[in-house]
Amino acid sequence: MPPDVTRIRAVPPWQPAFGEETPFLLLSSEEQAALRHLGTSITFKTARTQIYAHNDKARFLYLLIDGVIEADRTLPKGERQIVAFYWPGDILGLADEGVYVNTAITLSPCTVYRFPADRLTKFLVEYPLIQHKFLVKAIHDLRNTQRQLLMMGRLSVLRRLAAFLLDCSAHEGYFDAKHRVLTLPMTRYDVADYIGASAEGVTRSFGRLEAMGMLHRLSPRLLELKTAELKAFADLAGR
Amino acid sequence: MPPDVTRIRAVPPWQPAFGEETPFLLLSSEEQAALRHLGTSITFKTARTQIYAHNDKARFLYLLIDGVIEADRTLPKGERQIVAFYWPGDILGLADEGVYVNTAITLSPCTVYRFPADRLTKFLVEYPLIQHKFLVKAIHDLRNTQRQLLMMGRLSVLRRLAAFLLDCSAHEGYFDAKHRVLTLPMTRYDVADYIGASAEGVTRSFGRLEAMGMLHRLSPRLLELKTAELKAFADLAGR
DNA sequence: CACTCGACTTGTGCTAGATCAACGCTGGCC
DNA sequence: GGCCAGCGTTGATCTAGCACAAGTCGAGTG
Repeated sequence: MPPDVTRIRAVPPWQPAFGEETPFLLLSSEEQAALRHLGTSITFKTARTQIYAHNDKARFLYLLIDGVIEADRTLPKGERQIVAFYWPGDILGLADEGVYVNTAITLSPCTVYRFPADRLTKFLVEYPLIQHKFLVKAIHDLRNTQRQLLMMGRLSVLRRLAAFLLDCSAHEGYFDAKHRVLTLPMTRYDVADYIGASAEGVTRSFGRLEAMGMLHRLSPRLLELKTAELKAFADLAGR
Repeated sequence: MPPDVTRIRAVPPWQPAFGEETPFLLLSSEEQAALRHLGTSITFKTARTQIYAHNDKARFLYLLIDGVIEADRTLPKGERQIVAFYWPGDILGLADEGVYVNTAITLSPCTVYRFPADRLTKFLVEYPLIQHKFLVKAIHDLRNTQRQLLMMGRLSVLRRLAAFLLDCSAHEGYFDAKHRVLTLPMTRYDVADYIGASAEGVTRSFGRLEAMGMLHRLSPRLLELKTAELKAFADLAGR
């Protein structure tokens, strides 16, 4: 049975890119079939597998079905910055000027749905409502990245980490809302390269947050979160 | 005579969002007319005029014709982060979940073209090729923001400033390529809030860059740039 | 079961850059 | 023409968080 390619996560329910009304567009069954027909399901069995690299020709667009993926950019001098983590339902592989602008690597075994870019482009022009969803998704990603920028520029490492953990806790399947336990799929180094800190700094910040009673480390990757306290501390005004 | 609303700056010539071929879409004259018909031209006579604010209902989308605009997000505790500067040809006012997510303020007298969001949404669905351009534009903005993120997370203030000046120098009308003279439309504080530094830090960095022979300050806002040297120093691997 | 390698933690300087505090300059305004 | 407010610069101080170094822990492997 093919994975459900109609569940593109963004702002559920779907919102218009501009304007106030909420059409809540849903794909018709023909549209669903057409879209599913366009791509193929692919599985990456191991973590740290590269899906595509910076400057590769962007021949595919990916929809992440299961697993977690990171996308990074690296400077000639070696500095790595993770620009996004992708969770199930996310789209990755958007290109600029025909090439990928970052490198995508799995952080766990992953299943993706892969669309040939040329066929997808044609498809989107034929189905403007679906294209609109892609537009909304892109805008939403843009907003998230701007928010990340705000955090990087103006928040301490401690608050950035708190905000990051809250972001992670928004993803079902990795956060057990009942027991408030978060399963981190990435290493300290990955977190560091995302929030713009050193790995040591991340560890120390975990320690400080724990000392402040805002979380409890069951194991390095298993965290019991006090979400309310973290939220008050990170203080990003309604995210 | 109405301003030219067909000159949406992004990646000229227009590229597909994914895939390799380059259709170089151009608006037909009917499309141009239809688009122009949709909006009205507005002029803001003074700098520091607010165009829209964070959390306002996103009723309009703007195309900047002339002038420079900044978009910022501010945290409850007062930290301001400028997430983008908009130059002539840029689109601003993309919304998420029906509201603006940042505040836009003019930095100089500005002329914009304003589109009612609801009508524009309908229009885009009717003209999928134009919508595609918007999608490409959004993706391009996303990339730029990710690049900014990379700089914030991994570069020194000095290199961030160098990279920022190079970005500014890409905008005709503010950079005299002949004499390599850049006219900065924003204050030290604005630059600081964009590159994630303090205003004093920005001044000091200007001083250091000048001492390194990478630029010459004709006046605080008038800079003679040694672009090649700056590029080598910022070193962002082909941007 | 020992070995290994990567993930994680902890300790110790050290510096980039923030913060605080003046102060000169300039351009709009009465 | 003088006043004032915001911009720009400079100096002194202080600290968050980086770099380096070393040690622990745990899971996969021969």
